[in-house]
Amino acid sequence: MAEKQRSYSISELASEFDVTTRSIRFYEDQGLLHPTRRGQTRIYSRQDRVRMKLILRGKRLGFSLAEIRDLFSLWDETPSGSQKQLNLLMEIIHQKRAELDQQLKDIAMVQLELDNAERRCRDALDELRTQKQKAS
Amino acid sequence: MAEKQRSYSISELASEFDVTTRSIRFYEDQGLLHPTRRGQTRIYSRQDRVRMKLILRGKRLGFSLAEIRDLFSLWDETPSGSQKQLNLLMEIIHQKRAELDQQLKDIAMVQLELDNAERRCRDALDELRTQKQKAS
DNA sequence: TTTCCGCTTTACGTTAACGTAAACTTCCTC
DNA sequence: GAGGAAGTTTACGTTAACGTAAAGCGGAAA
Repeated sequence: MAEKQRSYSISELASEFDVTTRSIRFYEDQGLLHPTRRGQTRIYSRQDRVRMKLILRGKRLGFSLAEIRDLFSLWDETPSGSQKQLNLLMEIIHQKRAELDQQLKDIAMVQLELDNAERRCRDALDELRTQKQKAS
Repeated sequence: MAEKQRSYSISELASEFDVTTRSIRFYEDQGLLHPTRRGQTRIYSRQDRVRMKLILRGKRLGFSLAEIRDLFSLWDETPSGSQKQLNLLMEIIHQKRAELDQQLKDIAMVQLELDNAERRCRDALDELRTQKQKAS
């Protein structure tokens, strides 16, 4: 059962996710990615690719790279710390969950406002059409 | 029927929303707020207060101040433009709605990951407790 | 061999969203 | 009328997240 260890070059990842290579190297600099090397050249694994997805997802939610890095250590740190550490982790998890809940509420509100704006916009368009009708 | 036109000072708003006065003046600079003046001093209306809420909500969703300003003009521009303008507005509205939908998906994914992390964390805590039990 | 392509490092530049400090008015109050 | 509290303008500083340019390395193709 040979593992199909597909790997990626930096420009492959860049074009797939539509970011620059500069960004990808920057993420590594910030401790978000840890590609291996063949000589000087960076080699990205499937795991790194998954990381990229997660990074971009975090960014779309307005998280900073530092926060995303913290979430990563939450994620892959096999929880083997002291009880104090573990409780701290639980704390952070609940904190993040609260942020997401707030965002859900915010999104709902903005959606309502968009509904409203769209309705008024549609009304204005209808108004224009009926005026055109009268003119003909 | 005297309108109860409550007004606010800059520091009142600042403490209520837990931002600095510098930020509030900056938002004005960027065209997000338009307080009236008594002499030099800024006077904020209830409408301005509502604006503040919307600004912070937008920020929590990761919008830039420029985007928020655009949403504002979407919002209070009585849709009285040309048909071309109105169609453009509809376009922008749908664009923003798509962004929000994407965020909803992203939030759902991150929530799953948090669930996962919390479970592993809880398991590790249980593990610690049972070990303590054995030791006693 | 040269030349080009993709990758690398190094390093300075840029934008957004404020922070922070200085110097000044206004109004109250002691 | 001296001081303090709260407001103002002006302006330079700061951080995050890259952009951009310069200079160099290694392989392959002409």
